[in-house]
Amino acid sequence: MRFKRTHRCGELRAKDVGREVVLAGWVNSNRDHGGLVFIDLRDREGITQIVFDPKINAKEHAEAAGLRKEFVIMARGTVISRAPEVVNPKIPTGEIEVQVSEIQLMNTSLTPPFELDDEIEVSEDIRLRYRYLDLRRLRMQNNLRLRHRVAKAARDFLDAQGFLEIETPILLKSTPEGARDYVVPSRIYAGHCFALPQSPQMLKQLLMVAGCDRYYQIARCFRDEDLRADRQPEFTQIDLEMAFVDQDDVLKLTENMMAAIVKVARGTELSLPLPRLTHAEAMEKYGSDKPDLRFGLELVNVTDLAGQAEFKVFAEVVKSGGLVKAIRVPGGAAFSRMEIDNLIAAAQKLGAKGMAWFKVTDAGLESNLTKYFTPELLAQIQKRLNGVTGDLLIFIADRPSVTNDVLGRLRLQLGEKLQLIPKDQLHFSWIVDFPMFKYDADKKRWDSEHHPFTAPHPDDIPMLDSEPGRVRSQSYDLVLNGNEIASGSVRIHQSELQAKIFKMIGITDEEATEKFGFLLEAFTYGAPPHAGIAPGLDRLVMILANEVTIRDVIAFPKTQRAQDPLTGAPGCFTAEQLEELHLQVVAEE
RNA sequence: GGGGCCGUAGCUCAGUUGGUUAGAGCGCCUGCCUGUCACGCAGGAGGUCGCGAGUUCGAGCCUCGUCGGCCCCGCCA
Repeated sequence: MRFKRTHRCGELRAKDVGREVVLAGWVNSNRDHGGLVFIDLRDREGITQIVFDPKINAKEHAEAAGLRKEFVIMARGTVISRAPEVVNPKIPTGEIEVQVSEIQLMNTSLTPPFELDDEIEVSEDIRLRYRYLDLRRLRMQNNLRLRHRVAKAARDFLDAQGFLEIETPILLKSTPEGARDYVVPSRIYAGHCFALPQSPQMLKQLLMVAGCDRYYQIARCFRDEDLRADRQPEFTQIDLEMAFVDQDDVLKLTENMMAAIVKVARGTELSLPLPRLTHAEAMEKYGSDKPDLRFGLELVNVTDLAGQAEFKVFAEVVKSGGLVKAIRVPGGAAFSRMEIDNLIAAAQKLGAKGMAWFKVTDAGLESNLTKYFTPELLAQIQKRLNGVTGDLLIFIADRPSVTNDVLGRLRLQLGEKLQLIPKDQLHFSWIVDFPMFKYDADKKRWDSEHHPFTAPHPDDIPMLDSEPGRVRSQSYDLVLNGNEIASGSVRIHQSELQAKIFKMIGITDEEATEKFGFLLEAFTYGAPPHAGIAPGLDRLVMILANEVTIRDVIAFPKTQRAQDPLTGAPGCFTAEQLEELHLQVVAEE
């Protein structure tokens, strides 16, 4: 290289006028006026206009005319101020430009398959196939930078709190339960495989037994399950674990870390402590264990009133132990018949049999169902829901789980439809006191709601045998704008209790010994009480970046079918590779 | 495994009831242009309408299948 870069393209200002500088970057655009040639030179830090004047340097001017988009050049020149009428207020460097005396073409470029400097949305498969071009775009550069700053804020915070960053293996042993594993066959041991970690859960618990006291890791996790906008086969957690703490300590620490992250990402202060809801409260008011609290539209239980109506649907649901809940939709009385029908169709698609509704008018509640209700009952329902003229009241009656789920999802759809969601707001909240177990109807046994190392709530231990469904666990989720962005728990640190929990969820002694005997054994050598949490970095950054998919905050993500269009992964193995790994491919039907 | 939306020029899209030669904007190429910054002006090139069958005198448009992308359900301790 003939030149040494002296400045970045976002750096020069009016105070630099007169300096001799060298810039390097990509040609963002070339405006050839026949006489003057203007090139916007772009690098990671911004754009600087460089200008070629034939009167000053005819040779460089002629060469500049041939520079195409995405050519890579270095340019030496002098910073000059622009006349007031040609200042570009849209860019930070707009008061100056660089009068070029010499350029060097470092590389040419084909015309990119899509425009990089445009706001046009480009289809995602093309972006992913040329991800190295996609990432040149300002939006993606900003996302990568934000991700870096969030990760650094987490590291700085945890370091200051006495945490050690410790790496754990990627090649692990498969454990039962949980998600499907990504698997790496062993060459040395025929028929044996490593599993990639779904999370470093057991390893961080071993680190607690090892006396590390406070551990964290920006940990890659792998789960071979179907993808979503917020789910990739490999994703990243800010995984942490602490010894000699209780749930409250973990919550407080995590809140402070989130405050540090928000400060760095948004420059705003997060008001602490964050609100806490019990799982039961969240289900009752929002029908979800990850409620979006940026808007109201709370669910209201009207089972007792519904049970008094002549309306068969309600009566039968109530009689069979079901749940009738309602949402007051402000202004919803203005919905057209078709809009209401669409709501009903949405409810049915979500699993409800139907949806009842009333419009609130000056004369009281109106709908085709009022004949089944006494005027007093209608008045009580309106009062319970605080219905005022112009509202629409919608009702779902079903098994409790269906009622909550459907109405919770309708709530989100209505929040969106009525534009009740302040998009730039960050609303964090804790969900605590999750149930310890969920009943698996297929396997006819209890299963862990969180994971099998989660400690039960001390008050509920006596109910473990008698009423497992009522046992709460010491687990907690952090929810941000309706997304689960962290999940954790106080762990069991006594092997007797751990063994009991395993037994309850159908893991036999043999299995327990075979699959994680090492952990149980470790607990017999002085395991300290410990607890932890693992915020999902991708989701957190996604929300902070106002993106709707984590793919936009991951440099090289996979498509929904878990492929990488850029590298072509996953690929076939050669016969030699397969043989070495003791593998045979069974042809698909 | 299931439901939905989409696939037309390099990109983003339009394309009427099935009817002659499939269009626009941007990009690209050529020429002109000394203050542009979404430069401008003139001209030009560029199409396996995802793919394969079928219906039809005739298919970008209808039917079936298939491939791919996205969203969702299941799944994700």
